[in-house]
Amino acid sequence: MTRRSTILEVARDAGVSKTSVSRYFGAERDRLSAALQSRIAASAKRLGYHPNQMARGLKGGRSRLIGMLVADIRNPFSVAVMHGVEQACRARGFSLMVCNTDNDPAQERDHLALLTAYRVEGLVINAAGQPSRELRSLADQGTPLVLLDRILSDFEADMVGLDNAQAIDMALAHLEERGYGELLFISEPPAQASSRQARLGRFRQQVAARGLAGETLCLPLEGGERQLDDAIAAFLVRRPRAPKAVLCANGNVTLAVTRVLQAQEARLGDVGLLGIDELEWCSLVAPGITTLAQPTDVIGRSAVDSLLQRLATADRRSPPRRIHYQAELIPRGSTRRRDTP
Amino acid sequence: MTRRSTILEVARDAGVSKTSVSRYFGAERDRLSAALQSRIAASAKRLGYHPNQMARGLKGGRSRLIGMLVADIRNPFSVAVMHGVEQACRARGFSLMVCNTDNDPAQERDHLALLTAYRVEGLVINAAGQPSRELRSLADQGTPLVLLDRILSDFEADMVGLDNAQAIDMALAHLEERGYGELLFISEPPAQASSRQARLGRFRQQVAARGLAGETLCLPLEGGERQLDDAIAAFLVRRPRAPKAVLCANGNVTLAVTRVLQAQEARLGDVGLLGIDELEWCSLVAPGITTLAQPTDVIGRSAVDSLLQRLATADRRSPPRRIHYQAELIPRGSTRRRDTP
DNA sequence: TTGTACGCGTTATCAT
DNA sequence: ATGATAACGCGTACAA
Repeated sequence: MTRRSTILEVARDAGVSKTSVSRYFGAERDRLSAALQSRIAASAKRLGYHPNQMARGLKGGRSRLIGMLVADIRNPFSVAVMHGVEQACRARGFSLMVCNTDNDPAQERDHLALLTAYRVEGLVINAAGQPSRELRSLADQGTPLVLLDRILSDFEADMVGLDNAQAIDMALAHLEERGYGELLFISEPPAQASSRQARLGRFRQQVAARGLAGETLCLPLEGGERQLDDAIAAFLVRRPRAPKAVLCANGNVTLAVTRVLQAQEARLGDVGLLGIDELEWCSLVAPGITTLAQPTDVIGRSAVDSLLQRLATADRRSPPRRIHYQAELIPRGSTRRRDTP
Repeated sequence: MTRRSTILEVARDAGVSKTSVSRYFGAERDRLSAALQSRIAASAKRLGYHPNQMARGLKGGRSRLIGMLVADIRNPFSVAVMHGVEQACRARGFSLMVCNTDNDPAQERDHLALLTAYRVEGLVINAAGQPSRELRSLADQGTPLVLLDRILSDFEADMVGLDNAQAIDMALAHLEERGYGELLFISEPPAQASSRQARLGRFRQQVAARGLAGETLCLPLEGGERQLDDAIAAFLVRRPRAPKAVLCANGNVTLAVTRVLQAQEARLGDVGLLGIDELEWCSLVAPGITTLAQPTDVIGRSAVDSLLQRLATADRRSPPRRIHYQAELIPRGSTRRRDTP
């Protein structure tokens, strides 16, 4: 059990000064003579030396840490974005501290305090509705922030996410083209997240604009199963004016709705189903569920880019940028009607 | 943009010494008079002071950081375990640094170096086959390690995972009871992970012991699609001696196999399907896919417990503990035959 | 090209 | 009960 060695020990072992060792592991390796370099390399290797990032951070004020706040780590969308975030961080020489809040404001505050304590240099945030005091404080201290998939009321920050209007338009165009005319849009409660509001609002507006019959249903997925079941049953039973379709505001909704439709033995396609968020199993549920895929990896990388750009240019306070990416439609059987061949 | 304040500023503002402020935020708050406490609290709050964890770590050698290495962050099983790990960390006052290696040994080494640099106090590892030099070095320096779901050859460390033998036995018993007698076990290449070897070996042994017809197929999921397709087709076409069933060694395999079975228009149940790892969509693919669920949350928490126990008792070097949890069978339609009512 | 000396923010030790 | 001071490991002026 070798104790962890310090820069001083390496210096002694190599017969050089701390400074030289520091330079060797820092950005000034070139300034060292070849002789010194190899001696230091040898000693460091033999002693298993690794610079202490804590000490580095202390000294330079640079933790090389990016923090990420995730509302629900078990949501595949979040994980996919996180994958992109992590890649981008690594590529740019940063490490990532991921915190899952389980949609709990208290956990969110705790985690923010922690990330503050570790002096993260930037923050990628996908979390609950209202900006906490901790968050404001972080922003106030000049820590670059990026909001994922949602904006916060009364809080200025960069954000990157989906072009919700385009996504809804694309969904409606597809459903219309496939002959569905009576639509039900189902979402989790929109109060929490701006993107939910955006999708909901656009749906209402465009359904009217296109002269379709459309209604909306907002309810919590946990605890609202019964209500969801009843609502869908009522929707399906009603005397049809046109073929019916359900539009799901995100992947969780798609999952819950698919469960209900199967329980009610509805035939996908005869009743249309289109979900926002592509999930690995959507192609498996016969005859395949049509989805709108988000470019998750790009979103994640873009978030980090945004962050690091603010960091590099020391540009806080310029007006927030909002980046919206286009969804991609993946047509499958759940939006192909069989009753009218 | 308020600059981040330090302990010294708080001390000055409150008219006390650094030491007292340090005590207030540390474990010795009681030793301070009520008067001092309230003055410090007020100043700290007004200045938005948070102790710098970097400095703390540097001074005390305690980073309060746990590292986690994940082979594939997009694997739901990994995420589920990670959820448990994170909960346990938080509950015990630690933060978690998660690193995804995408099954790439190079990334694994990089990440280990990073985690070393941040002086993580413990490491939860779910990663590729051979222990890298970095890993050995970490272990050698006394950092507690826990292996998740796999042991490493020629490398002693605690581990927590599934009781693979029990899982396979349970699967075979279920399939046998349901009348399947000709089995195909499909796994990703076992060289990478010990748990794959354990499942594979147990399958071979028990199939023989029970007098069943069993064969095995090992292949990489990416790039091996064609081969998988052919192998399953051959298995299905063969003249049956008994009802056939496929046993999938993990969730990824289940996904791939389900795709193939659907493409070949096999009726689930008529050809049995049982997968290790419960996934949210397994109940959705008609008539439901029978699975063996791992207690992911418990596994994650248990891993952290194991770590922290080593830490607390400063007990490195006592023989490695191995903790195995039982799988739970979730029977669904994919293992219910319809041809013999 | 290489080394000396100081400070980053904190906690631990020793006084008072 | 409180404070002064010395480390912790490192980077960086500055000096040589």
